[in-house]
Amino acid sequence: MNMNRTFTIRQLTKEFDVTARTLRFYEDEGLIAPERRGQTRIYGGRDRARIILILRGRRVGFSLSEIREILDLYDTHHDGGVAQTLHARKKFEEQLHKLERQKVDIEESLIELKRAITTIDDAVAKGRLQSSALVQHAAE
Amino acid sequence: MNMNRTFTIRQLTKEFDVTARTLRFYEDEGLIAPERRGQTRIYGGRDRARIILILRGRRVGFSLSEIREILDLYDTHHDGGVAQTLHARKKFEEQLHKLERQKVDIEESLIELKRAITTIDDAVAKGRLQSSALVQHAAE
DNA sequence: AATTCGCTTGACGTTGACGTAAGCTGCGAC
DNA sequence: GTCGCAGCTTACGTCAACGTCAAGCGAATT
Repeated sequence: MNMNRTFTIRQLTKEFDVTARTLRFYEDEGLIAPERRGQTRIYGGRDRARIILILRGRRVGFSLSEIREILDLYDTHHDGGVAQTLHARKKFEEQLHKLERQKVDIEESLIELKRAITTIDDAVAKGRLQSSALVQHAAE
Repeated sequence: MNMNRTFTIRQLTKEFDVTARTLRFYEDEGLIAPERRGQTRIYGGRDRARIILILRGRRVGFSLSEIREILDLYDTHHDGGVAQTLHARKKFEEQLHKLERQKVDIEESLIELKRAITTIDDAVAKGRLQSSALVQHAAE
């Protein structure tokens, strides 16, 4: 697509709901590397793609150093040597297993939460809660 | 089951691979409340169950205050009043949605990781990597 | 020309989740 | 008795991930 579009820092902060401070921090940490027009940062499609990965990584609980590792892997397993590539493969698998573990955790949590909710709903259905209370709650 | 079994702090640190400091910290934060025999903490089945929830919450990226909230909900929707119970239901649903979003994130990440790995494997299959390198890697 | 606006670079502050070190208390083994 | 654990408390230290000023620059508006 339009991989050579560019973005200002403000556009990206609004699109992804992060502060400018955060994006500059990620740059300091070497996670992204926008170009400059004079002094102003000018983000490319590649930067944007990396930000998406960073934020998703954050949401699933990865630390920034873990995220940096993954981003580096995407970079180096193309242009790196043989050893680099095989090392990357190993690291990718590690991340894979970690995420699968997390997926199990989440599914267990989901089951428990659903059970808790139906427990409450059953109590409601059995009339242990007056309708007046329900109405009051619905109107909040 | 044997819900009235008791545990020492050491047993739990080994079972769950956390430090004693961590368990005491969780107690300070009001997440668990072991009894005392003299000065020594003596954990019950309820505490153990809570620790399991705490650690799972941690792994899926919840903060301790979020975890505390959930634990409190499990407590209060039983013995609390009507308003408490309905409030609990709402909170449970919020957690539910958050986790479902996370599950989507994880599944997307899994797809990308698998794609990255097969990309590497394809390169290997096409002979771009010498077998000597493969052997060397396998022997590490 | 002066103000405003958006962006910039330091540099120090903050919060969460513990780590760590010091010093105390039983308590079973020797 | 005393040695060595295991556990306890108190309190300061640390690290990550930003937040929050402070002070300045460049272009555009008034």
